[in-house]
Amino acid sequence: MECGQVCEGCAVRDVALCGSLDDSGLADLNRIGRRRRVGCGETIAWAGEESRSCANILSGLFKLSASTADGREQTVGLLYPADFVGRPYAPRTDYNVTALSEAEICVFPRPAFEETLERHNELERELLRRTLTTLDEARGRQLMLARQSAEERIARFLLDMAKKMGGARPTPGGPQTFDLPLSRGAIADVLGLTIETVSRQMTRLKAAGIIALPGGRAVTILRRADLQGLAAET
Amino acid sequence: MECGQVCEGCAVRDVALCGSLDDSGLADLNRIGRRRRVGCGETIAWAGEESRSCANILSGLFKLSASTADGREQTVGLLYPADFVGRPYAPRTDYNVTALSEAEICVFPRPAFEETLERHNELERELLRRTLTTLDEARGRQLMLARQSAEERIARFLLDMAKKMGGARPTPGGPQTFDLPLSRGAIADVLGLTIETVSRQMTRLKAAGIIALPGGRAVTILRRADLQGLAAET
DNA sequence: CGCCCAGTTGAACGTCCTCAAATTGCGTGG
DNA sequence: CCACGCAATTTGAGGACGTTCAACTGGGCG
Repeated sequence: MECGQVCEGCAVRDVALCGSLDDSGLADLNRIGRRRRVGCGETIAWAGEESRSCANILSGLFKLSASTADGREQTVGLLYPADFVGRPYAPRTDYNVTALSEAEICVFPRPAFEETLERHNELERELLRRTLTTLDEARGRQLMLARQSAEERIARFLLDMAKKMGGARPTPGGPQTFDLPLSRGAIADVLGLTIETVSRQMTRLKAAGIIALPGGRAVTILRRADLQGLAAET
Repeated sequence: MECGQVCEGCAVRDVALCGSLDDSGLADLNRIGRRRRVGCGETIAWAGEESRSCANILSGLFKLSASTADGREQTVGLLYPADFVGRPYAPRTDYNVTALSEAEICVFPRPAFEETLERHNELERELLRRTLTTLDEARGRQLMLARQSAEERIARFLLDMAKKMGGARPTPGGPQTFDLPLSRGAIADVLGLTIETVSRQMTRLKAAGIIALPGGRAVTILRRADLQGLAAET
């Protein structure tokens, strides 16, 4: 038993940040980490509060959101299993972290995590790599939010989700069906639109025969090429 | 002479990334870095191209921009003296880097810079810290681009610029005058608006007696409190 | 002196938002 | 099993904000 009870049977052991560590490093992390279940809708960190802990996501989906003083809200990032959450090296967080589904996370107290970061160079390097990638994503979303139409945003979002979710695909290249892990409201928050606009655009895509909406949160991509045409980006 | 000809008399020696290094580390960086003048409007990195080098900005202002296939453009970050530019650990850049003024930079070949990063842990840690801060900024801009009105964006932008630029301030707390280092077009690119909207909003602020526009790119903030009221954010 | 470019101003339009109502989906309890 | 109630979603009508297109202004420089 090389890595103790927390890492034991961890679903994201190799793909998460920890994947960069050798056994001794893993033992270090294992010492300070502990698993926690998070209920759907539960917020695990609040903007403006002290940055008390960091975590790896084991399962479930989270949103990272910011809001204006008068309550307008924007999701500035989605977090999937194996993603890292938290803000090392800063006393406070600027964003809320909220579960969009039932979830499980592996939590580390921030000071202890920072010490581990300092002790294990490979962990720090991996965090740097991930942060740079996340920064690229955040910048890509700036382009979307500033310059793309509602139709383009929805098309891109559906394609992104299709990739993330996998889902049923009877014949390769054929129609793909999957469940959106977000409500219409959550989608609107991500895309910088309103619920109504999201709904209308989905309806339009359905009317155009590009997608089908079999019910619930399910989506079927019928004509992927057309959807990609609408999403046309960089 | 502890750090050779490049770092010699470097204006940002202590505030840039390099500030984290001791003399031996600095000697390492000095070996691979070289200074370069950049003309106003010159683009030093192109989206989609190979990520060949990284750099520290010694003087001048740069924009980091992304664009859609059909030419809509968005500035996703502004880079000031002492800021780091480049994308270590990735084969290509996703963004253009363009000088908005005459500038000078200290360039490192990317592979050599990455090696230095690996050899000097403190450099890597400082880059991580900076990247995390930049990520926070990028997320803040997402909120702005998605949810703030043109008026709010302009107000916030003017306040941010006033802080960055310093500028003349006859009496403490009194009116502050400074030159915007960006054209109206560049401002529009940053704020996700059009030139016309930027111009109209500036005119409105002037008409309201909140700012004055003494000519050229100069701006005077007459009633800071009111401007802050309009900018109301997180 | 006149050109040229940045900036300003004006008018019309379109996209997306707001507010409101109708509809659907789903869990609960009768 | 069906009725009910709540929440999520869809649909509709109207309006606001920012864009688009176009004309005009002013300052710098040949």
